[in-house]
Amino acid sequence: MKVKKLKGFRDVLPEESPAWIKLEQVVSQIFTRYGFAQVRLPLLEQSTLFSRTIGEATDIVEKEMYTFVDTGGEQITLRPEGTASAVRAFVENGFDRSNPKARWYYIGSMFRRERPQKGRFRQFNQVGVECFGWKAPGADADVITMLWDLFTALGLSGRVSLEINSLGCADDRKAYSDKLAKYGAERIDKLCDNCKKRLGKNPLRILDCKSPSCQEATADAPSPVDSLCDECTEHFSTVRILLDDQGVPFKVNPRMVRGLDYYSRTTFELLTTELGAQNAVAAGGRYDALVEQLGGRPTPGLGFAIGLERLILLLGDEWASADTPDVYMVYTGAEAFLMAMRLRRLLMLRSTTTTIDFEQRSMKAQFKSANTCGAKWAMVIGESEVEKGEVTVKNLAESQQQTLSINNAIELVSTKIIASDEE
RNA sequence: GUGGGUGUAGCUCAGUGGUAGAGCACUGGAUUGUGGCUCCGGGGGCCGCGGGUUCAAACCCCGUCACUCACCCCA
Repeated sequence: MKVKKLKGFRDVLPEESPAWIKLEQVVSQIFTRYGFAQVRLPLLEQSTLFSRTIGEATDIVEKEMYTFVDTGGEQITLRPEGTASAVRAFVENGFDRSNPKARWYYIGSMFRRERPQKGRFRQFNQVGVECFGWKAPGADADVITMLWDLFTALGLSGRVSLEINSLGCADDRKAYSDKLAKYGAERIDKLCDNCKKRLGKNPLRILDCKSPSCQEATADAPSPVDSLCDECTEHFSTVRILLDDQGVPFKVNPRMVRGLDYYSRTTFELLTTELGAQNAVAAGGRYDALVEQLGGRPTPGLGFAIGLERLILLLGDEWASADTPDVYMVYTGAEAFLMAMRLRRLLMLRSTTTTIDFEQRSMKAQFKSANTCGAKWAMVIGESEVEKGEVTVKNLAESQQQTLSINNAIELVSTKIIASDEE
């Protein structure tokens, strides 16, 4: 039996990796401008970190976590999301006491044992942002604007839509949740089986059920926005004013609820219609109680996560292409091979990318490979070049060649390459 | 966890009971040192796996596994 990769896990091969590298560059460039610094956090954590923060009753905790007992007898979990770890690190390293205003971002793998489908994998990568220490609505607007700027920089602003909502503070959320549970109970015969269960555990979720009968039954359900206290109403209103002022287009969706328990006040999602059922590319919100919940001094916070596999799908194959070598070394004979290897090294020390075949193949075959790998130049070393200590330089696109001294050849190729890089 | 679709060469796929195919890719050659176009050759497959029906199965039947899309969930 051949060993195969696990279900829902992926190999990112050389064809695809340039897109990942480019994406990470764009992300870190934009986030750095906004003052966010990168953190790198563990993939494994104590299981209780996630069950306490994400919510015992969520699908993630109930059935999707990779949890096991390690040989030391400790129950540990492969992180299913990033915020819990970030908040844990924030508290554990004393930021809540010494430096409670912090802007963090991270890039890394998360793990959830779901049935894979388009845009959904068991190991998937997220870019996450956490902004600690600001209660004011300016932080909400700033984080959302940064997310929008990233998608604009990637050329995707026309293909995603931003939806925002406010769930209110803990009291509002509780009050609204009770109101909705009562509302749902009055129409329980019209709800799907799943939503009947939700009424008891997490009534908010009946709002975003896709079942047509539930959609109909909850069409005139009370809106969370109408249940906000004065302070939360003011907060949400200011977020919208600031986003308008920054020219960030958004739509208020009062039915949008998030799956994780820790969200309060502002929540938002970046949606697309291009990825089938997986329509959320990025999502986030405020979590003002989470730091305290994990034993830190009360510190407000908010953040979001972007699904990178979904982002790469949106960007498409053409967005980033593999680097092709500048120079292909062509040679015949043992001495020419030595010369080709030495010349190749000199070129590479001058920042030229080169490639060479180590089998003694015919020149024809070597030129064929040079062509298919997309090399711009060929350096040809045969018997006559070895004799004279020269090298033939061929421009493959223009099909023109000249024989030069080694120094002149290096000079020619490296200046032309620098010139073409600057175009 | 539940449904639908698909499993044949590295890739995309044809092949409806009678000796496994095409295109692309790879590789060698077309007067012995030059690529892209063309032509000729070559390597490659327990036809996902197991069972059954049949003189005979890639093809029909049963089971199983994998992939995929959708439900669900979410990034």
